[in-house]
Amino acid sequence: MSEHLPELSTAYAPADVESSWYARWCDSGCFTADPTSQAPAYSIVIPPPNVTGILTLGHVLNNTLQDILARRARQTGHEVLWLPGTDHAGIATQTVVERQLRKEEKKTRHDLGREAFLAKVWEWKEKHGGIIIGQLKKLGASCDWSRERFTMDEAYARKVQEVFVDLHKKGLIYRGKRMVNWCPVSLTALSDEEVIPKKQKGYLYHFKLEVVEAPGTWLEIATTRPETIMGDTAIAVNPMDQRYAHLIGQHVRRPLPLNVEALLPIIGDEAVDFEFGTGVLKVTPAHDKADYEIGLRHNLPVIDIMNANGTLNDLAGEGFAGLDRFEARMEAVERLKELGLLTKEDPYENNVGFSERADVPVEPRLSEQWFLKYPKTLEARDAVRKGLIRFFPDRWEKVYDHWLENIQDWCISRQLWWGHRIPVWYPAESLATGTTEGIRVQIESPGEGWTQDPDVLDTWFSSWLWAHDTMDEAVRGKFYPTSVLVTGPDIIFFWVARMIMAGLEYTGEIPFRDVYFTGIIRDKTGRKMSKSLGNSPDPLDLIAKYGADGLRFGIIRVAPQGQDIKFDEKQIEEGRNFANKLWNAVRFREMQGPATASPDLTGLELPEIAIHLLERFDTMHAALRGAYADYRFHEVAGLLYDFFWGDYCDWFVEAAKPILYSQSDEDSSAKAAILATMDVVLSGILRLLHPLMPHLTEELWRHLGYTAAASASAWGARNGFLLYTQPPEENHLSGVSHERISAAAASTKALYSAVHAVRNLRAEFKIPSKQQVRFLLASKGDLGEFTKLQSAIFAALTRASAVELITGSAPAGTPSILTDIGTISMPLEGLIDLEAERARVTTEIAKVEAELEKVNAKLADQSFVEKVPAAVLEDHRLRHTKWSEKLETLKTTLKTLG
RNA sequence: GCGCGAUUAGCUCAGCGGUAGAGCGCUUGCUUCACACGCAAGAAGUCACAGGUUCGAACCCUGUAUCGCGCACCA
Repeated sequence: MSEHLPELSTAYAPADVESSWYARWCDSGCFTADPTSQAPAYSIVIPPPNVTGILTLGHVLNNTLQDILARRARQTGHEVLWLPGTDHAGIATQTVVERQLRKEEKKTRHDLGREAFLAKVWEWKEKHGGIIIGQLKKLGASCDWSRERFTMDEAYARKVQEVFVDLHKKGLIYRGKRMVNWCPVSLTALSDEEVIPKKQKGYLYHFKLEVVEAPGTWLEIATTRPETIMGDTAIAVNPMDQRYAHLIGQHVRRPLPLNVEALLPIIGDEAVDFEFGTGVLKVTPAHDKADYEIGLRHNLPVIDIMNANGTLNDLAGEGFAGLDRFEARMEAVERLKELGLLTKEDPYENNVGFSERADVPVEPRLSEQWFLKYPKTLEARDAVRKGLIRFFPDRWEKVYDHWLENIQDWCISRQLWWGHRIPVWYPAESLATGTTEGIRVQIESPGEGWTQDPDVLDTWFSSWLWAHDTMDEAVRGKFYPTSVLVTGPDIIFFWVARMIMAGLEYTGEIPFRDVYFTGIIRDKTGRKMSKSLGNSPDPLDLIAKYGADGLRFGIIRVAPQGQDIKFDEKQIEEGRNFANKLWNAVRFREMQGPATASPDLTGLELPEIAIHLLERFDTMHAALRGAYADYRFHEVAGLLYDFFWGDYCDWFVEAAKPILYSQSDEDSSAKAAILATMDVVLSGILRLLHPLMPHLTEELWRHLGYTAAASASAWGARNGFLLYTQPPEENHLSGVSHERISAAAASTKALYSAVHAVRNLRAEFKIPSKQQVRFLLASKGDLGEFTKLQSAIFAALTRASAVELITGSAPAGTPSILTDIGTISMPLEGLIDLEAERARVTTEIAKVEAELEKVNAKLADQSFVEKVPAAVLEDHRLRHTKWSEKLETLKTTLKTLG
C-alpha cells in the first residue's frame, strides 16, 4: 500500500494503468464468486456473445452496464457472481469455418465428412473463440472468469440433450412434415424469429388462362412468383365471389412446363381475398405456407420443384431445371410473354422474409423437422404481468405479452453439423422406410445398427438454459435466481422469453428478477450498426485512443434508459476529458499535502463554501441512489459529472485557492478544514465513480493513499481495493445544524452568483482578464456580514485588487450591478464610454421589465393566487421582489449616467 | 391494419405540470502557479402541428404530420 509513487503527469495516460489494474484484480481473486459467502448474493449471467463475435459498441454498452451493477453490488457488501461465456452460434460458426475451408483447402464440409469437419470447427474455436472474451477484459469487465462457460461444454451439452429427451417424454417435442422457413444458403430450416421481413421492390405479374370447359372465358391471375407456376396444382377463387363462383369445379391448363400442360381444378376457398389482385389465386402447395393449407383442405397434390439450394429441379421442366429461383422468375415471365398469356407487369412492393444470418430471401419448404410446443407459457406471461419479473423500461412488457399470446410452435432442428446433435436414434428399417416408427429418444446410442438423427438443435435451444445450467449445485444454491439480466430488446423473444419458460420448467423459479433492456446503438445517420455495413467503429481503437474508462463513461452518459443512441465519437472524447479532469483534480489535491480518505469533520470549523459543497454532495448522492434503484445509468453518470466538474472543480476548488495559498497563520484552521473537505469529496467521488471508471479510480485511490472501510464481502486478498470499498456515508453534515447549513448554502450561492455577475460586467466592459479591478460593494446585509473570507474568495474569483465596502448607492457614472450580496460597482475612473453604458443599462432594463411583467401578470391573477401551492406563490413573490429591486437599481444607474 | 418509440439551441441529447437545460460546435477573452483533454464570458429555442384539461402545459388528454421499430398481412 505504501509503495513509492511518482508524481502524476499532467495528462492521464490510461493504457498502462488499465492493464495493470485489471491484472491485479484478477490475481487477487476479486472477481471470483464464493458460493459459501455469508454476504447477500448478487448475480448476473452475461448474454453470451457468439464465439465468432468481435466486440461491437453494443457489447460495450451492454457489458459496461453489467459491470457497473456488479461493481456497485460488491461495494455495497454483496457477494457477486457475474458469469461469463460464449455461445456456439450454429449457423454463423459453421459458415465461417466452411468459408475458410473453401478458401484454404478448396474443400467443402462434405469432402471432410462430419467428424473431421467438426474437429476443424473445434480447432477454429480454440484459436479464435476467445477473441471477444479478451476484448471484454480490455473493457474492464469484472466477470468471474473461473466460471466461464460455453454452450458446447460437455456438462452443458448433456443438459441440453436431457432437456430434449425430457420435453419429448412430456409430449411437447414432436416430429412432423411441415412448411418451414428454409434458408437456401445455409441449407437449413429456421425458426419464425430468424426471418426478417424486408420491403422488396418487384412486380405483380398478371397472366391469363382459358377455362377448359368454357372456351373464350379467361381467368386472370396475379402473382409475384411466376417461377412457381410449374408447382401449381389448382386455381382458387373465393366461393362468395360472384365473378368466379360459377367456374368452381371447372379447369384450366397449367401453362408451364411447356411439354406437360396439366389440368388444374378451379376450387373455392375462403382464404382467397377478392380485393387482392384479380381475386384469382394460383395454388402452389409446395412453395407457399398459405397454399399448403389450401392444399390440405382440398387434398391437392404437392409438386416440389425446387432443390434445397433454391435452384429448380427436373420437375420444373426443360429450360428451368438448374436455374436459380430468381433467374427462373425472369425466364417464366419470358415464356408467358411468348405464349401471349402475360397481360400486365405492375411495379409492386411487398414484404419478403429474409434469413437473418445469410441475408437472402427464405424459401417456404416442406420438410421433416422437430418442433417444440413451448412449456410454461401461461406461467411465463404471469411472471411478468404480476411483477415477479420487472422489465426496464416497462413498455417491453406489452411486446413480451403479445408474443406469448400468439406463440407458435418452435422449429428446433437445424440441418447443420455444428451444434447439439438431436438425441434421437433410428433403427435401420425406419431409415429405409422413412417412418418414425420404433425410434428411440435418448442420449446414448441404443447399440449396433442404430443411426442418430443427423440434425442439430437451434442454438437458442441451448442458450435458453443459460441462466441455470451454467451453474453447478452449490453456485445455483447461492446465486439463482439471478438478480438482473441486461440485454438488447432485439432478443426479447429469442432469449429472454424462452429463458423465462425454461427457468420455470426446470427450476420452478423465475431465472431473474429484473430485466434491463438497453438501447440500440446507431450511426450518425441513424442506421443500426452492423458488421456488414461496416459502420461500427472498433471499440478497441476507441479504447486505445480514449481509454476503457473514457469509452465506458462516454457511452453511459449518452445512453438514457431504453432509448436508442446515435453514436458520435465526440461523446467518447468527453468521457476521456472527464477522466483527465478527475486525474488533474487529484493531482491538485496531492500538491497540497498528504491526504486521508475519511477525515473526521466533526472537530473542524467548516467554512461556508465547504458546508455548501458537502450539502451538494449529499444531495447528489441521494439522487444517485435513486437513479441506481431503477437503472437510470445515464443519470448516475450525469450526476457525478455535473457535481464533480461544476460544483467541485469550477467553484469549490477555485474558491478554496485563496485559502490554500494563504501564508497567514489565522487561515490555518480553515485550510485544514478545506483539505479535509476535499478528501471527503474526492474519496467519495472515487468510490461512486468506481463502477463507471474502475481503472482510473482505483489508480487514484491508491495514489492518494486512501483507505476506508471495506464492504462486508471483502476478505483476504480482496481487502484494500477500491473495488471492495463501501460507498461514502449518506449524511456528511450530521454534526452541523440545519440553520447553519441553509445559511451557508444561501450565502455561498449568493457569493457565487455575485462572482458570475461581476465577471459578466468585466466582460461587458472588455476589461482584460489579467487586469485587476477595484470593486465597491454596497452590501445588502440580509445575508449577514460580508466576511473577510468571502471577500478574499470574491477577489480571487473576479481578479479584484480590492473590494471596498461602502454604504449608500454606487458613485454616479459607475457601471454597477445588483447581485445577491448587494450592489457592486466597478469604478473605472472616467475610462468608460458613457454612451455604451447607457445602452447596456437600457437593454437590461427592457429585459427586467419583461420578466417583471410576467411575474406581475401571474400575481395579479386572482385564481392563480388562490389555487397555487403556497411554496409556488412564495417563489413568485420572491421573484417579484428581486426583479423590482433590480429594476430600481438599473433606473438609478441610468439616471446617474445622465 | 395493430402496437411501441421519437420529434426541444447548428449537432447529439437531458428535462416530462410551476422563471427552457447540458456537452459539442460557434463568438470574445485567457500559455491565471491541477487540467488547452483546460479557464472565463457570450450569442443561440413560437420545446413538430392543431385542439382540449388546468390558475399555469415542452411535460397530461385527443387528433394530425414526419421519421424509426415491432407484430400481422403479404397472390
